[in-house]
Amino acid sequence: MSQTLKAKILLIDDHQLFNDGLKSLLSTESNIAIVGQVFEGKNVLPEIQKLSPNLLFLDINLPNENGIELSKKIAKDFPAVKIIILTMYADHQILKEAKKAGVHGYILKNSTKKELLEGISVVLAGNTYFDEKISKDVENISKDGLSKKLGLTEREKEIIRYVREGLDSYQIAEKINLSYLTIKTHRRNIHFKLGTNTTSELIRFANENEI
Amino acid sequence: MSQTLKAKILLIDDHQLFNDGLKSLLSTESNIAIVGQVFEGKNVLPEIQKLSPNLLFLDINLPNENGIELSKKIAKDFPAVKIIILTMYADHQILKEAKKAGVHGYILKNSTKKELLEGISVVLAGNTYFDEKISKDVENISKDGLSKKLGLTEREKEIIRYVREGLDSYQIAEKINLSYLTIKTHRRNIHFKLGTNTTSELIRFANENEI
DNA sequence: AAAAAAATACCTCTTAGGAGGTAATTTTTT
DNA sequence: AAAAAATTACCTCCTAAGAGGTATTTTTTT
Repeated sequence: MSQTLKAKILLIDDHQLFNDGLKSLLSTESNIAIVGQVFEGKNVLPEIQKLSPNLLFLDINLPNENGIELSKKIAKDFPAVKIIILTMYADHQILKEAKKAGVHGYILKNSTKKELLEGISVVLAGNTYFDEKISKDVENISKDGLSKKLGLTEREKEIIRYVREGLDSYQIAEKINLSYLTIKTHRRNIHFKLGTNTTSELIRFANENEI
Repeated sequence: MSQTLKAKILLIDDHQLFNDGLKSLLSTESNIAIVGQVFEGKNVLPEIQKLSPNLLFLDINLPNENGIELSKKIAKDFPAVKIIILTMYADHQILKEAKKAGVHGYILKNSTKKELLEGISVVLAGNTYFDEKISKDVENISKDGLSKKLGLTEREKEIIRYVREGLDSYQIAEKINLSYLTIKTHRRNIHFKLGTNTTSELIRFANENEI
C-alpha cells in the first residue's frame, strides 16, 4: 500500500476546480507531493522538464490537445515519468489506445480517493494499474443491457462500431474480409432492429445508447 | 463578497473524485458547510429532504438522470433551495435550458475557487450568477477555435448539428425553411472544409472536434 | 441429432448523398 | 461606396445506402 518512493505528482487537467480539488484532496497525504498543476496541453512538456515529477495525472480532454497523443510524446521524451490517465471515459476502446500509448495507469473520475492512492503506489512500484470497472468491459466486450435487449448480434455490433468510425460498407467489407453485400445485409438488419433508416440516425442511436 | 447566510451545500456529482475534491477545497471556508454528497440522480430529492441544504451544486451528467430535468423537479418541490449548475459544458444552448429550468447559477468546472465562492455568495444573496465565459459565447455564438480555423460558417455549423442529430437533408431543409438543394450545397462545402466524404465521416469529425 | 440463430451472399429497385459547375442575393467588412 | 464573405438555389451525373426478397452455410442451443 505505501510506496517506497515519494510521489512527486504533476496534475494535468483543464478543469481548474477538479485540478484544485484533487490537489486539496491529496494534500493531506504525507508521502505525496503535488509539484505542480497544468491546465493547458501545451504547457505539459515544459513543466515536466522544469518540475521533474515522477508521476503524472493526465486528463484526456484538454483544449486543443489530446491526452492520449500527449502520452506518446511524454513516454518518448521522459520515459522515467509514470503516467496515469484520469478521465471520465469508461470506454474500453479508449483504454486500449491509452495502453498502446504507453501509459501506466487508467483511473476513472468516479473512483474514490482510496483507489487513487492504490493506483499511485502500484504505478510507482513499477507496475500498471487499470481500472477494474473498465477491465471487465474489455473482456466481455460490451454485453450491455441495451444491445442485448435489442437483440443485436456480435457481428452487428462490430459493424456499428465501424460505421461509427466513419467507414463505408465497402471499407468495412475489406477490413473484416467479407463481401460488400454481406455488410449491406447486416446494415439492413441493424436498421430493422434499431428502428432507424439512415446512417446518421444509426450513429446517433449508437452514440446515445453506448452500443 | 461574504454572504450573511451560512451556506449549507449539497454536492451532486457522480464523479467521486471531483465531488470529494470539491468538498476538500471548500472545507477550509468558515461560512460554508458541505452538508452532504450525492453521487446518483435518484438520491437527490430524498437527500434534500433529509439534509435541508440551502444550496445545491448540481452536475448535468448524472447516470440515468439529467441535471436540467432534475432542476425542474427541485425548483418545483423545494423552491427555497438555490441551484448552481456545475458543469464542463460551455454551451449556450444548455445554459439557456438551465435558465429555463429555473437554476440560480451556472459555473464551469474550469473555473477557480474564487469564482465559485463569488457564485455562492451572489446566489445566496438572492441574485443569479451565470458564468461570463459562456455569457459572452451566447452573444457571438460559439466561435470555437477549430471551427474558426476551418472557416466553418454559422450556417454550416448549424447544419452539422442537424446532421449529427440524425436528420436528413430534406428534414433539415424543412426545419430551417430552405431549399433541399441549398442544404446539399452547404453539405458539399462542409465536406470540402473538413476534408470528409461521407455523412458518417462528417459526424465522426464533428464528435471528435466538438464543433 | 434436430432445431434455432447467426452469418454469409446474391438479386432488383429506389432514393439520398456526394462531385462538379454556376450564379444571384444578402450580409458583413473594409 | 466598394470589396469580400456568406447564403441561397439551380443543373447534371454517379454512387452508396436503403428496402424487399431469397438462400446457403456455419454456429449455437436444446
